[in-house]
Amino acid sequence: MAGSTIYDIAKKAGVSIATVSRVMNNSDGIADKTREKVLKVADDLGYYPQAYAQGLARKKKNVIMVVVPVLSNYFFMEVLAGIQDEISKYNYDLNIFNVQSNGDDNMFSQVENIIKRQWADGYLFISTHMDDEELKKLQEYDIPITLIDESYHGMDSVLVDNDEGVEKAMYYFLDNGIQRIAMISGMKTSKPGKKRIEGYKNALQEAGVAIDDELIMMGESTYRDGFSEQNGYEAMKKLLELANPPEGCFCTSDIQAVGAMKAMEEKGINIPIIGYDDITISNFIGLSTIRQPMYDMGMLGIKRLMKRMKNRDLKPEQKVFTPELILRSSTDMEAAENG
Amino acid sequence: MAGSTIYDIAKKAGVSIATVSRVMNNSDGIADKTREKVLKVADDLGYYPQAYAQGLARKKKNVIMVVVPVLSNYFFMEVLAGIQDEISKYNYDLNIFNVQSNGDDNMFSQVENIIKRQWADGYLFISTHMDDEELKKLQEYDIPITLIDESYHGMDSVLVDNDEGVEKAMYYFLDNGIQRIAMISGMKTSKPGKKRIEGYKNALQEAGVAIDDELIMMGESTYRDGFSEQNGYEAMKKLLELANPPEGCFCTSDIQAVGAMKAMEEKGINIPIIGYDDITISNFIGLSTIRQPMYDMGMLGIKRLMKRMKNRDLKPEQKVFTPELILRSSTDMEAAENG
DNA sequence: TATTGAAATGTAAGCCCTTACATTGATAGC
DNA sequence: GCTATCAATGTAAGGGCTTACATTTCAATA
Repeated sequence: MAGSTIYDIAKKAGVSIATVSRVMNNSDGIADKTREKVLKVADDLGYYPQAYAQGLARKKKNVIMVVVPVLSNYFFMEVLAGIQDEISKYNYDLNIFNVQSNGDDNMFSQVENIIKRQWADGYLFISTHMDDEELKKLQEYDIPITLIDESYHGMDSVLVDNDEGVEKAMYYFLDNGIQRIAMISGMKTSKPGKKRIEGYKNALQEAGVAIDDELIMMGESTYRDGFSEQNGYEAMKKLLELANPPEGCFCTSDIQAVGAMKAMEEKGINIPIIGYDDITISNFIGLSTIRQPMYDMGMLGIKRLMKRMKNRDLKPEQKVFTPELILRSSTDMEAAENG
Repeated sequence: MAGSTIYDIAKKAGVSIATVSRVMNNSDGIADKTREKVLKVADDLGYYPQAYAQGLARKKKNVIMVVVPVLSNYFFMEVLAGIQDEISKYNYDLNIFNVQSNGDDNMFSQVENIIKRQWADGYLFISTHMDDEELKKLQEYDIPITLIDESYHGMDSVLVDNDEGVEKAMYYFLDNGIQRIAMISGMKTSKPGKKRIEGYKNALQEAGVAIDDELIMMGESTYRDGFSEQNGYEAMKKLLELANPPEGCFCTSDIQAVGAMKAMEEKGINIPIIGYDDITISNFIGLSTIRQPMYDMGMLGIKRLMKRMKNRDLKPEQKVFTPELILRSSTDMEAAENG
């Protein structure tokens, strides 16, 4: 049933393979009768051109590949929703490729191999956090790439100003007279982890508040670089056991904040908390957060990539979104005081 | 830089293309010196075999394709985590293909095309909810397929006994003297939506409790077939405005339950609620739920598929997981009474 | 009726690999 | 020194498609 080729169709329809190919590709210059005859036979035999043969013959695959280190995470999921909705407007297939990030070096070589193997016509790299040297190498391949959640001059990038996000959270606390602010961070070895810790320290320094390293906390759980509910839960537990506990808490992800909130509830202590991302659920559990326009990032990523595929000579553009502080009940100060 | 072929390598290394191919494929019968020389040249020229050419020449792609209608949903995400972890043990690439489910018929033809185009060596269909006739057609293609979250005799399937899940939730309420049980459902047009409503009615009937249709509720929001926080929120709001509101509530997904819980909180009313799925977050917000072993389902799906790809003659197996009732604070009866 | 040109179709090379089979060259056994 | 053997390498035929170019067909024109 499956497995018939262009030759089978040609034979059965009494035409040449070129004609079959033309019919399948909707080229013109084919008599209506011929077209119908071929389509009929193709349908009967369940024929549809093989992707690999087609990709080889044209030098085009009609495929966009999204490359991500961690598939199952909320940030990615929401970005993906944007990608998905946008790409459906074009005649491209979407493939998602998951690079395993065990050992960073290893990951870059995976990325390089994907490119060398020429899986797709264009690539979207999401949160791969490659360093500049690596990105430069990628750039030299001279293929359509758009970066999401990271940036490199000379490549199209779509991202959020992370520092500003951290700052906004921190200043909210500071402006409300809270100076002893904890930070629940992902693994310090992860690139975004480091960046946000930097931002945290900078904000405090600017405000002239002393930095207390014991307030920069993370849980034991290293699953997904610490960006998990469990990690946030553990971190908050430790924070609340401190001799001098914090008066406010900033989390590097909403998902950690969810865990942290549970820890607070268990202890019956309630300090204002701000997350990061604004995943859909946050609105429903009253979590204040720094909103990243994840859906839009995905959407724009595809748009940019498509543009570049059309015109390879475009000047690379960096789209930097401004993160937004969204206040909900988790930073409700009176509630906190009563807590 | 990229774009060099086996011919370039052969020429530069002073060997035939067959030798290059053998080196790249690690075949034996190649002199060490030759191997090294070729590898050196390949590395210099940044060569790596093109996936499409390779796929065409062998008749094997070394690719597993996961086919899903909705990428960005929690259930899928967790299943995916299991898939991802398991597949990393094999030397296969993972591709995810997103079929748009606008108009059911359309979706099946997309699925058929994927298969005809021979993208992969094996396929995992997740929650595609095809009907038996369609599945039968797929079966006739005689290629390795494993179904996740649906079943068809004659195909490997991994799923959860849905009816039992619904029953467990219902009997928990009934056993605790709660008879007026609402159900927050996804869109009634969706296949799993229908099934769960049936289960709900059956359970009530068995227990001899009259069915009140106004207790089967869904929100206005049709995004993702109603499996969203917003939908649950709207549904619960309507339920609480009923002249005779429910004393307990069963949701067809945790994500809807999250929304429903918010609605309750806003109204200051607190009735016991049970969700469905047990997504990670549920544990942290105290949501009682029916656990589906999503991660395991993904893992097992890959395992089965791999087995079948090795041996095409295996008898198809159906793995039916038993769902489990997980009790957390959302069904805490005293709290509810006091609420 | 012969000629022309456009429309429809066919032929064959090429896309980049893999692999069966053929060839080469060296070593071992006599 | 000569043949049998085997390891190492090469040759060439695909795999299933696209597409430039060549050919055929046939209606329109002179």
